[in-house]
Amino acid sequence: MHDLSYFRGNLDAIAARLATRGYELDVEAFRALDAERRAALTESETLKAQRNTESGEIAKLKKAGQDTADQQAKVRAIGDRIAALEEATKAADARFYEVLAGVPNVPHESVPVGASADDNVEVHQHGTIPTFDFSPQNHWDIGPALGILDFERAAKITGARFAVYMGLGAKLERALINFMLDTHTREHGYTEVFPPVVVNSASLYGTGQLPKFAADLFKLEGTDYYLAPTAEVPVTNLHRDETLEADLLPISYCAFTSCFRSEAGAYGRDVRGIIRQHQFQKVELVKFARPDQSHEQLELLTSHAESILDRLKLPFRRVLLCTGDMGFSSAKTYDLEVWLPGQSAFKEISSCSNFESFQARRAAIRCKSGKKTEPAHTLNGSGLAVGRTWVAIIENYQQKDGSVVVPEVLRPYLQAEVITARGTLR
RNA sequence: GGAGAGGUGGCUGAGUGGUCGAAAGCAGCGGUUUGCUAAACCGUCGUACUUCGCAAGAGGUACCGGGGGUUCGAAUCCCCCCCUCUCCGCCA
Repeated sequence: MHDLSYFRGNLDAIAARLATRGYELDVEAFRALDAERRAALTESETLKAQRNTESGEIAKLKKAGQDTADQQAKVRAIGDRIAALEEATKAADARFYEVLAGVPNVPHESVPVGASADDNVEVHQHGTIPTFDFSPQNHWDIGPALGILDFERAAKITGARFAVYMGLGAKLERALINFMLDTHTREHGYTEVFPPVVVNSASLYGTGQLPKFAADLFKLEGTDYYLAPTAEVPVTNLHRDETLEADLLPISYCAFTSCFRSEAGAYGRDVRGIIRQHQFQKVELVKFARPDQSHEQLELLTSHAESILDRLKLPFRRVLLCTGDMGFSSAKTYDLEVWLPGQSAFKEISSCSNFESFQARRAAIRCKSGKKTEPAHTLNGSGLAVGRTWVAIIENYQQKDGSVVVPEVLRPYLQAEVITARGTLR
C-alpha cells in the first residue's frame, strides 16, 4: 500500500516508474476516483459535523427544561440525508482503495529497467560448476533409485505435487533445516521463531498476499484461516499494529516452517521432481529496519542466505531482478540461483526482498524515534528453500555409482558421509 | 464441548445515554530548578482520513475487540461474531 498523500503528490513520476514494471496506472482515472471519493467524504462529513453540533444544542436545551421536539425532527432529517449519502460515500471509498491496494510497489532507483527475467542482471557467481565423467542424473531419478524419495506413495496419500522423503532423504531434509537455523542464529544474529502455519486473512492482507493473490492460497473451509504460503506471513505479522523503538532496529528473525501453495497457474511447470510442490519446507529470514538502514540490511540478509550455499559448497549466482520481474510488494529483490547439473541450469533457491514501507503501511508496523513515528521497513528472504537445497545436494554431489556424497558441514547432522541405496533405511 | 468473567489510549485503569477522544497514575517527549548515578515542579503527549494554508499550524470526521441496530445523540442500551481469562470435560 502506498502512502496516499505522497502517491497523490507524485502521481506522474510514480506512474512512469510503475510502467517500467509493466503496470499501467491510469492517472486520469485515478485522479477522478480520488476527487469523487473526497467530494463524497467532504459532503457527508460536513453533515455529520452539523448533526453533532445540533445534537449538542438539544442536550443543552433539555438540561434547561425546554421542549426539543422541533430540533429533534430537524436533526433526524439531517440523519436521513447522511444515511442516503453514506452508501455512495462507502462505495466511492471502496472503489478507490481497491484500486490503490492493487498498485504494486515502486522499484528502488538501483533496480534495472527490464521487461522479463531475461533482463535481470547477474551480480556475481560463486563456486565452480562441477564436471562429471558420466551423464549427471536428475534428482527425480536419483532420489527414487536410492529409496529416499517417493512420488507414487505421496500421490496415494495426497495427490500430485507432493512427495515423501524416506530414510536418509528425510534425515537430509532435517539436517538442512537444523544447519540453516543454527548458522543464522549462532553466526548471523537472528532470533529463532516457530510460528503457526495457519494464518488469518488480516495477516495475509498485511503482507500483501490478499486481496490480489487469493487463488495461490489454500483456504481452510468454513473459516477465515489459510495455510501460510511462506513464513514471511506469520513472522512479519508478529509486529502488525505495533510501534517499534527505532533504537532496537534492525530486528532479525529466522523461522523454519512448511509452506503451502496451490500453484494455480503453474500447470505444466516443473512437473517432475520436488522443485515445485504444494507443500515445501523453508527457512525464512525476516528483518524489520529503519528506513535509513533497510537497503544495507538487504545486502546483509542476502549475504546470509548466500553463506549457506557457500558452506554447502554449492555453485550459485546472485541476480538483481529487473523492474519487470519483481514481486508485487517488493522495492528491490535479489534472487539466488543454485546450479542444478540435472538440468544444466541455475534455479532459484532464494528470493531476498526489501519491501521498504509497502508492507509496513498495510500492516501498521511503525518505528518511533523521539517524536517521529513513521512506517518501518520490512525485508525477507529464503535462507534457504530446503527442498531445493536438497535437490541441489543430490544433483551436485552425485557419484557415478548412483550414491551421493554428504557435504562436510552436514555430516555431524546426518551422521553419514555418503547416501547409498543400502544405507537409506537407517 | 459446558459454565462464568472480561475486552477502553504505549502500560495500569476510571467511565453504564449528552459538556467523553475519553479521568487518574506510570512510561515517553520538552523545559525549569536543585545537583549527582537521580528527585521535584511546569508543560506536552493516540491513529487514520480530510478541509484551509507556501509553511508553521488551525479546523472537521471516524475510531473505546469487529460488524449491525435503537436514538436528536452511543465507550455507555440491544443483536451477531471474534478474542482473552477462570472452572469443568476431553486430549497430543
